[in-house]
Amino acid sequence: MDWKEILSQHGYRLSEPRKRIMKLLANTETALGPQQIHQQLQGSNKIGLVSVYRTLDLLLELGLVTVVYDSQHNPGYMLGTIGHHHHIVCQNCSKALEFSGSDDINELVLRVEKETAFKVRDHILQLFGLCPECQKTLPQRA
Amino acid sequence: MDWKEILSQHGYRLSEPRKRIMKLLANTETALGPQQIHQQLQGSNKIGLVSVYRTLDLLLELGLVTVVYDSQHNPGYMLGTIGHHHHIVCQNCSKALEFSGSDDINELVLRVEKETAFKVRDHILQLFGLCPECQKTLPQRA
DNA sequence: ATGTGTGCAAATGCTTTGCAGTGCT
DNA sequence: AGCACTGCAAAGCATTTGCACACAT
Repeated sequence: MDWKEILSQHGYRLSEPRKRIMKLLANTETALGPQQIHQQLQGSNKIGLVSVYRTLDLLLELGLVTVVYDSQHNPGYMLGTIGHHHHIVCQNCSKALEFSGSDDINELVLRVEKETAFKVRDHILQLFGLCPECQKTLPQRA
Repeated sequence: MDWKEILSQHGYRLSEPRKRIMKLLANTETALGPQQIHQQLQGSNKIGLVSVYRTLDLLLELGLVTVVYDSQHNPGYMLGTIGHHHHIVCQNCSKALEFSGSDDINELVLRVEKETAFKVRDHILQLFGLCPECQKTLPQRA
């Protein structure tokens, strides 16, 4: 089921701004903030910054979009795939990739539940580093 | 080495606002935002909101304080201990506890490096759930 | 035809900056 | 005494809200 169907199934309309924002996100491999999205979309016919905010809220609520933090921990938005995923973000060019990794932290979760007596129900996990391209480009460091 | 020594070693002074903010953080088991800190400190002699911002920036830079996200992913500040630590945060009362856990994700990091060809250098990891008290208080759910 | 969605303008709220006075060291 | 630090007021931005018009359905 693609995003257009999800929209209409929830009673929302398929408007021009929504189409253009989704298309932009689909073609971008870094997380974008509201301002950046707005700026990128100034080309043909203008789209209001307010609509960007409202559209992002909606897409987030529908789970079509995910929050991804850049290397300075500022939030941005990316297209999300179904299921629980995490992201690895390049500290140099901000390119982000998904990886599935819930299983790998199960052991950790169990240990922490034992240690702290908390009941774990959710988590944030994100990796940062250098993408293949930036590893080549940048000078080596420790 | 305690925080007062760290301050002076870096050429910073031990002022009243800094003392009071550190003391508040030391006595709080949830992450606090600038506004909340300012509000909590209105009792005796007043302290400016601006000083709260500047002090937090400084403490963060010196590594005396860490950013911890609440269950809605809003950032707050907590006293940090030395070394790499993570937090588990109660979704109900926001109480947060540290746990040491870098080792546990090494395996995950290796797998992702292999999968993505990224070089991993840092990460964000935070768990959310219910603290022992809130588990008792709240009605059970799935 | 109907009511959701958009764009504009204004309001709101958090954070930063400038500057003169205060108080650590 | 000297200079970092504070507090106030104002500036700066990002985000939200209200409202009349536009356009999906």
